[in-house]
Amino acid sequence: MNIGAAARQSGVSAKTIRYYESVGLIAPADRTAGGYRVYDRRDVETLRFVQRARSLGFSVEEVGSLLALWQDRQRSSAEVKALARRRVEEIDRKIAELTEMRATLTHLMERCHGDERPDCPILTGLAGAGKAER
Amino acid sequence: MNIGAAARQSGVSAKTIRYYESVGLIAPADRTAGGYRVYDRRDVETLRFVQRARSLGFSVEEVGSLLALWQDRQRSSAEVKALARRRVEEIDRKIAELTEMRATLTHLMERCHGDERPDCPILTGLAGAGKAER
DNA sequence: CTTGACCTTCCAACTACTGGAAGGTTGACT
DNA sequence: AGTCAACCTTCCAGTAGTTGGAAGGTCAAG
Repeated sequence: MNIGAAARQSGVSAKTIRYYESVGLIAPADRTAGGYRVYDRRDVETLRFVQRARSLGFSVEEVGSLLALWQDRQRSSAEVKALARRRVEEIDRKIAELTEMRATLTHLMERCHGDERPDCPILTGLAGAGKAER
Repeated sequence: MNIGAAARQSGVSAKTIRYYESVGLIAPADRTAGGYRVYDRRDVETLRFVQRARSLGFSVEEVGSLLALWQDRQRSSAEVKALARRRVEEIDRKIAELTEMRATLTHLMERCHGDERPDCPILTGLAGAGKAER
């Protein structure tokens, strides 16, 4: 199958498949006489694996490790679990950061009338860091 | 004061101040005879405002709007509040996304021994999307 | 043999910086 | 005056992960 079909079946765009190939995440595809890339069911499976790992927030480099681990029948599950654990920790950090941002923002918003008056504690809060002068 | 001092006082690196100037977020600084950029207390205040807005996750473009609103004594607080509200919604979306990622990942991890055995549900889960075969 | 869908490569843009090279300015100390 | 470090300048390139678009080649149907 051509790249377009592989894209449709894997959920990875053709552009992105070429990109993954160019950065070495996936092996270069075979080519037809005319130069078209050719994919089979296994390739689509790999692409799907990549797509899912990416959607879970693993970086392209981490997906590379995961892929190597996936294709290595000898690997220990400990390595994979460690990678996943690191990812979860990172997610927790991001969630904490976003939660704090959210709290600050809603705190500022609560004090803002949100009407025609120019007075706005959000702006003074941003200017003076919390001690919304008034 | 020079750019280095402004950087220290505002918490925005000299590199980043130049970048902000280059993309038009802040006005071009005055220069000394020797070509050095010169900043005063007001500039540092502006930089701090930018820094805080950025740390709350506003994009540089949004900070531009916020800055314009901040400097406009006529603006209505409604505009500012709308901007903040959009930001909170975005944060909520991101938190939801991360929370889902986290759940999927921990679900997969729970089933993984994490030892020397090659058997790893995390990988089969990534390969087959959830229905971790076995 | 033409048409249109699909494919190819390559270059550029996006976000928000950051690093580094090559070179100019300043101010203090000798 | 000379010199040195610390500072500043501009410009180019790279980061992550695509995406968009241009220019052109391939393929299958009609």
